[in-house]
Amino acid sequence: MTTISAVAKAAGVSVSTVSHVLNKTRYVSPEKVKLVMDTVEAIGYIPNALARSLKLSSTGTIGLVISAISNPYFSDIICAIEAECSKRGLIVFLCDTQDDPDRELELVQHLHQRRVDGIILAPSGDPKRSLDYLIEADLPCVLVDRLSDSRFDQVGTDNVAAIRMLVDHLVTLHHKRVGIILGQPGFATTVERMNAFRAAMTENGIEVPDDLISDSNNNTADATASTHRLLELTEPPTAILASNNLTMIGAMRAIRERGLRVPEDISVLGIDDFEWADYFEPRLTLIAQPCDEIGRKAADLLIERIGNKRRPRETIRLLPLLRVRESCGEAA
Amino acid sequence: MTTISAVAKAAGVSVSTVSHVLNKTRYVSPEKVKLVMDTVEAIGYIPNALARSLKLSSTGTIGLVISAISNPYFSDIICAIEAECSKRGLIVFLCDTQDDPDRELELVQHLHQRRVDGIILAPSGDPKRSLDYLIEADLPCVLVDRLSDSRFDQVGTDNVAAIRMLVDHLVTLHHKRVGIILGQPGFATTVERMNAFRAAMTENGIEVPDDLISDSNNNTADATASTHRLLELTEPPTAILASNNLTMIGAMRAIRERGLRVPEDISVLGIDDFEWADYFEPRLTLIAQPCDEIGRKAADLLIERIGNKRRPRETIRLLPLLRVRESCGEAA
DNA sequence: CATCGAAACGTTTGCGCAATCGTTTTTTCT
DNA sequence: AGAAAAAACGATTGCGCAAACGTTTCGATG
Repeated sequence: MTTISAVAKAAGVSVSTVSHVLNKTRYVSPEKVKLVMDTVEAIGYIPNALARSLKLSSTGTIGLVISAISNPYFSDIICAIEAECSKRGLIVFLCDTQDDPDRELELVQHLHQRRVDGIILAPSGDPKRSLDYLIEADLPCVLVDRLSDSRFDQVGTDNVAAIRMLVDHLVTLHHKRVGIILGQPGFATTVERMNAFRAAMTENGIEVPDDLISDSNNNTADATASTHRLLELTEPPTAILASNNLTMIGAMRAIRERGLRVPEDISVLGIDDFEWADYFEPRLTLIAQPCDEIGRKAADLLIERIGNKRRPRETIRLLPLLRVRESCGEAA
Repeated sequence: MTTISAVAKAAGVSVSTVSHVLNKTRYVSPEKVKLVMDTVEAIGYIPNALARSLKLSSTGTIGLVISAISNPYFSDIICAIEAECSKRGLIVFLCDTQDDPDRELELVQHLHQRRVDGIILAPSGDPKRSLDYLIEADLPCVLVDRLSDSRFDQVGTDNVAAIRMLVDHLVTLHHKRVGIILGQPGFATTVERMNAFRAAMTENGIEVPDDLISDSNNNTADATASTHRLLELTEPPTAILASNNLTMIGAMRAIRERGLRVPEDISVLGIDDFEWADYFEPRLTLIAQPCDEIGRKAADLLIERIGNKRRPRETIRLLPLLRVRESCGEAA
């Protein structure tokens, strides 16, 4: 592997001249600049970013720690973050915690060893140890999606607004018995959406019996079971609200298994838009989370914090969009 | 930031003892081991992986250069690669070329500067410069999805088999006029699938007129237009084969815009399975690519190659799965 | 034509670590 | 008891780089 001193020797100049030419950190005469550049080209020199980072104690890297990268919602966020970071000359370490708090802590520590400039974290269900570590290490960090700790910058969807949009839509269509299929246990989003649901229904003068609120669901299979349970009630709901994309898949499965038609027999709506939702039946009425903006804002905030560790914390709640399609009809 | 010599000083031992304790690279007496470990804990020492990598000239990182991470197909592959690498103690730099060859080259060079141990690349439409660079730099690399260069290890779907499965299915259902909506121009997969389609049809004694083969399509909008064109033919196809997930969305859009029913008015099938395909209408008959296995194999191969740069190249074609659902019916 | 200052470049250090080379202490064997 | 071998650890170097510090050269000025 060629080094800066190999270039210096070949060009007959000092290492500092080469360094300064490459980094444009001080004036060097045009002839020497050309000489150095030609030599770099000739011997195929590629700077060693490790040595550079060691010296500068800054790596130009950030860690992206996601609780489940297979989830399309996170894919969109990852995509936006990568794009934004790339634009700023940063490069991203991608890690998947699989929602395991132990793994999460390990990954955070690992990234710290690698001296990332900062971390964007979608916290697991029990992120306390990781978060404490990040604070302790004074490592710049912004939380996305599941906002649970005011010691950090945070970016996510305004879940209260999202649920309210859905409930308003339901109310407009005269639904009074609405079942909600909740997401994973422990997640801030799950709790937020449940509470927002209760609150929004109450605001509209509708009582929510406990049996219309499912248990939390770890996966689509759980969500299917939960949906079946709601549909078996003596007085079943006229509409089902799936609180994320996984639960929606699960709910649709249950509905299909029972041979129910949407929206004729039951209305369905939920959170997390799908790209194909316009072209397949039932055409789902969904909340589209602003993934792009979440990703961009998260990267922005992180870069700000890296630049100034003592700036005040920010929590940003972005407004989602309700895409009304056809899966939620008038209540019977 | 604490260093190894700070630990040494605090513990009253030499830096080499600390290093050897941490890396278990030579015998150290149990008392000193405990002393060192306690001190590490006490002062909160975190090894600097940059310095370590600089010394060892190996980083434990790989670059994952994908042409479009927003594509769910690639999401699945990314997920599998991350999982496999994580299992092996490697960490992944994720980059998106956005199918831009210039960007692709830049990213490859950037990763080289960062001294990644190797790269997994989903090549853009015109990857020559990047590939030449990788060869020149002697950087371990495996290609995924678009296999186009025998100088590298490669892993992808057996597209010939995939198309043959679809064509066999079509033939069984007596389709003779089948239109194909092709993917992006320049991609190896696009060419492979087109040729395989021609070959498989011919094998079945079916002639394929040129007007049933769409132009290549850069995005869903293009695919929609192409589908409209096929459907406007004086003798339109009885079935549409969408050669990937993007073109499928585009094709379904066109079909919906014309008010056609699937499969009653037209049959549809294609490549790239969707998680929700079982629960929405029309239930698409699709080829499921073995994304998991592709990701795992790619990581495997890369690790092998990193271990031994002179081992023979391998090209692995993995068999996909046909999921027969209901979108492809009997020909009229 | 000395002097001074700026222009242009070179020498060297230290970032944090692994590991080579070396030293000291203890044990073993005759 | 003395020598040799083994056990346990320490001093130092070099990985490749940025930049602080130092040196040389040369033109301008009084």
